[in-house]
Amino acid sequence: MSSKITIHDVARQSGVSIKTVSRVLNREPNVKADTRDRVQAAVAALRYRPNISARSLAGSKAYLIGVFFDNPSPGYITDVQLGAIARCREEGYHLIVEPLDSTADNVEDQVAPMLATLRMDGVILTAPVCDHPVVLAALEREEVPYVRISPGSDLDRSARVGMDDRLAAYEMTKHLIELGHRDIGFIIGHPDHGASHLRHQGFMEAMADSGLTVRPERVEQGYFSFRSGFEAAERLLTGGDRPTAVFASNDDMALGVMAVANRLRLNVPETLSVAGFDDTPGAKVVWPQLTTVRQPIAAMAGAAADMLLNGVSWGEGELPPSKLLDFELVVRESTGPVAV
Amino acid sequence: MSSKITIHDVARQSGVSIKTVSRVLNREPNVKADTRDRVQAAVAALRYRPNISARSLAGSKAYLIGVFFDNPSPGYITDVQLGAIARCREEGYHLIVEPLDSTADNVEDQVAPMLATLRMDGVILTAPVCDHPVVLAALEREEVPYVRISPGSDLDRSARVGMDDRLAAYEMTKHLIELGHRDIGFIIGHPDHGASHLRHQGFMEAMADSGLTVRPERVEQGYFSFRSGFEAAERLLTGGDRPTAVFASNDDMALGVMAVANRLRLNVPETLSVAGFDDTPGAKVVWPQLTTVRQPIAAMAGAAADMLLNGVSWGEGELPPSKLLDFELVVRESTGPVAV
DNA sequence: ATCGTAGTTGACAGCGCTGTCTGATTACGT
DNA sequence: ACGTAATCAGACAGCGCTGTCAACTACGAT
Repeated sequence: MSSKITIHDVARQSGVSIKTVSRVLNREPNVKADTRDRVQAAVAALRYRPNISARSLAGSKAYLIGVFFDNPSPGYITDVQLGAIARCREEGYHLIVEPLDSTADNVEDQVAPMLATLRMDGVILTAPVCDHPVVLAALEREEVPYVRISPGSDLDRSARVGMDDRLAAYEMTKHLIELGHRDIGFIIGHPDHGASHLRHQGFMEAMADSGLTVRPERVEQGYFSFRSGFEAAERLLTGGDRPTAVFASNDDMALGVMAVANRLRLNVPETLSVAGFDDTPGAKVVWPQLTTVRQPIAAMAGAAADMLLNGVSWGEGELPPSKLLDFELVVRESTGPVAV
Repeated sequence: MSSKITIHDVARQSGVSIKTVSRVLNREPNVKADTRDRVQAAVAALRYRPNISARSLAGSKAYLIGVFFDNPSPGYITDVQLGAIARCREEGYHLIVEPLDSTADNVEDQVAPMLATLRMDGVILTAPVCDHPVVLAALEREEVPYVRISPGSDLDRSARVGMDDRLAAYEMTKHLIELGHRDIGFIIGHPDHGASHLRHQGFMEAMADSGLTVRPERVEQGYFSFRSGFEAAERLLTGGDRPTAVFASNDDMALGVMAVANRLRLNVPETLSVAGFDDTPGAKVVWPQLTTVRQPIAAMAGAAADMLLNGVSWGEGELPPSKLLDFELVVRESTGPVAV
């Protein structure tokens, strides 16, 4: 029944017009402190909550932020949602989640109707949809602001948040080198994720900077999945000639490497060091626990939401805003000194 | 710009009134086939999409389904979202996700404003919020229909979907008994989750039905987290006297058990069998892979969405609808015959 | 031809807000 | 005292739809 309370009730109760109530609600200027207090008291007394549909129909805001993703790592997408919600709720915004099938050929049909009906105030995109040209084009056509998290291509096309994937991979590689490793295997991430390339690049540069050469057969293509990591590790680790460490581009694949090591009775980290990337919950769930890179996922999503809520925009000829957050090397038990 | 197209444009283009367009859109009866076709052609030609705010302001539907959760296992909540979305999208509905902090003392303030502003058509609740009295009361007061997934208490208070947790635990226990285990440890799940009790119960009944007694020190309290499973397993497995198998009430805890076994150099499954529950992605990510129970999480969420979309309701004195879906015992490598 | 009935369509009034514009009040300089 | 500008408040018109109700059509039964 409290559902029936409208702005008119509040106006009557506080003896002002509905417009003034609206002003107070929206923190508009030019309301006397005294009037504002009366209205706020009435709002509290009646437990009035503005109807979001009416607001967005009449005004220019929908109070809705979208999160688009595809085939996510569950831990990743949950963190994104939590991080975004935290900011949105303060401002009375809500989160619409929309999984997309970005490999389907009807991506346009998945996105366009949704944008037109919902008229969201902004959208947060995660990989791989943040690099999907059709999605970006649809967003732009419908003039819906969006922020990409860790995009891989076309970096200056929109606002974005992320971290320095290249540097993080560089530092992880350096960590392994400092432990004495000279022969390190690397598993590349999914080719559709922009970060994959950057992490690979960081690895290669760290090796080169240390005067180490990377044999081509030490680099395997993976797809960010446990299975792909497992299979890559099988290729990397069977046969007498194997690296002393493997750096996988994400934790799921690193877990696959650990499984193969277990199966081959290679002790981690004594015989083989394993490093991952992301610090997913799974990283702490293996024994030994995984050395990895912590991505501030929730913080990145929060920053993205922030940009959207504050009306991200940039001038003609200017670069769109971008924000890089700090990562953290998390050294646990899966990496150790190379056996002598 | 396609954003500007309204129902009036469609009406003009097809030479009918906006009301008739509305009828076609909502599949209302009593529209001549010929007229319907003309309207549909115009809709397609103009790429018209009804504005959801206007619809919900004018009508009784909001085209919004909520998902409330707290402190979720990421895999679980992602599955719920995916399962619910799949059904919602067919009907033009969207998903609002709202994480709740059910341990805070302002639960009412988290829920009530949201319900009043959004006026969702229905809400899907997962554990533990599905058993939170304040949340349920708020939903009922605001007259928002809701369906609970695997509630633990007050079963006939609302529509619900779930699976037979008791039976699943019963069968898993029987599986262990058939492998020759007589001395089985059990780790109870989080006390706030209704399923915890049922799984515990199924375990106890299976043991009793097989004429086996359960020593009190073989049953440990856990909280569904890896850490709690780890700690419970330490108590269960250190000291000379230990069970030959451990059945944990969920996979995360089972993973904790595996980690302890690894650390204690107990071979799984030769020396110790480990069973989990849920079949989370993590179950396949350990070596050996976990024997567990597959919950049809996405299907349960889909069924819940279905009920909401079809207007779940029940008569006075009738029991609310409930739907139990089938589980599946997934026997992998972490359970084996007891050592002789 | 008349009536009844079901089928089909449209006019119109809101839903609960915000944006715009106009009017009333106050503050302050001369 | 008055004028002018700033400040504050309200009237009112929609936003784009759906619900209600009235009207009109077609057609078989009387």
